[in-house]
Amino acid sequence: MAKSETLPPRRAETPLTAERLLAWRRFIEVHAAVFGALERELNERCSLSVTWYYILVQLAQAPGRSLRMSDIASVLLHSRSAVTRLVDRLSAAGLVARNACEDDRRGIAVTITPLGLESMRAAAPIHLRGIAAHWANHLSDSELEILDAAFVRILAAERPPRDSL
Amino acid sequence: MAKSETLPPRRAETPLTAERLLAWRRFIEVHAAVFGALERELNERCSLSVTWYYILVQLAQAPGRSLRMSDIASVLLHSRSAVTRLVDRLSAAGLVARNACEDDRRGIAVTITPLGLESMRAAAPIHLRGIAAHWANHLSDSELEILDAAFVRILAAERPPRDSL
DNA sequence: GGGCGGTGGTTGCGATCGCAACTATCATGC
DNA sequence: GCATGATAGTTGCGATCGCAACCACCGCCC
Repeated sequence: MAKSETLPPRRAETPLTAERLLAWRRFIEVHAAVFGALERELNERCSLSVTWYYILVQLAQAPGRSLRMSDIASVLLHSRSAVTRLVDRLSAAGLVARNACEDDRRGIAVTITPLGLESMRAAAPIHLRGIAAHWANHLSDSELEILDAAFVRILAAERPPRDSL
Repeated sequence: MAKSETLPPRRAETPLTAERLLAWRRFIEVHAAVFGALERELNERCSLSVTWYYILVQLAQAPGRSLRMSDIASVLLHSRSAVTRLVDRLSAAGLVARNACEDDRRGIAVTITPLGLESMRAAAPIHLRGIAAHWANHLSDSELEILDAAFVRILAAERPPRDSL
């Protein structure tokens, strides 16, 4: 931070070059563009947001087709309060149901309903195709490998504990 | 673009493998983790959101330190209504000011104030260092080159017209 | 030179988020 | 058993977004 007074500012621990900054900027733009496109597709064709879809997928894959609120929060990378409202809306739409937790009376077991399963299955091909069309199809196998390896490294540095799925 | 009508949809252009899907998932996670970290840093140390900071940067670089509302919207990748509220809050905080546009009475020229400039300058090193620490420093030059090239390609496909900065 | 489609900005509305405070329950230790 | 600290969820609050409807103004055309 405070540069030692005699040394030229040349080599601060941050040699963030213009190219590197620009690459970050582009990363943001790609995220916005691709995620936005996926969101719009799913909205228009399935009346589902990506977040809703993703919760449904997680529930469908979970043992007993059911997860605790906190589990959802950690998988979704959202706060617990966000999950509370999200599940409020999802259950109002009939896609999930809240059930008491047998072994922990504090807990809520969120279960996907048949309607939820149906919606998820209808949305899946659209969403997967969207990911391919807007993203994966633009990347070669080797690019994807490099990219994914880099992402794993960044995630490991950023989030020491978590690494699931 | 319009597919020739006689071809069967049989082998939709999408062999989205599990690895590719996982890479997309990781892309999302990296974005959330890194962007979240940058957001928290800037919030805590400068009382500025990344969006606010980014608007200030754009204004400071603009000729006359001023931009039209729509210009901000297109640079920010946000809707016009979002920009309206954003500028409401920014000007309530004294960081920008709305001025009439000389040559177009519909327009609003948003100008950065001295306080805005000061805030931006205080935030810049923190934000840039954050980008380096949480992101760029994890990537080698060659990785960044590959990654950026791929991003450019995706953006070009996704947004035919826009490509500035 | 008046009409008309297009652009610039705002506003109402509903969806979404995180933080902090709160309630209920669990788990542990004495 | 009961106090005490941790954990699970919810709720109040303020910030944020996009869409659609709206108003004002511009540019153009006849």
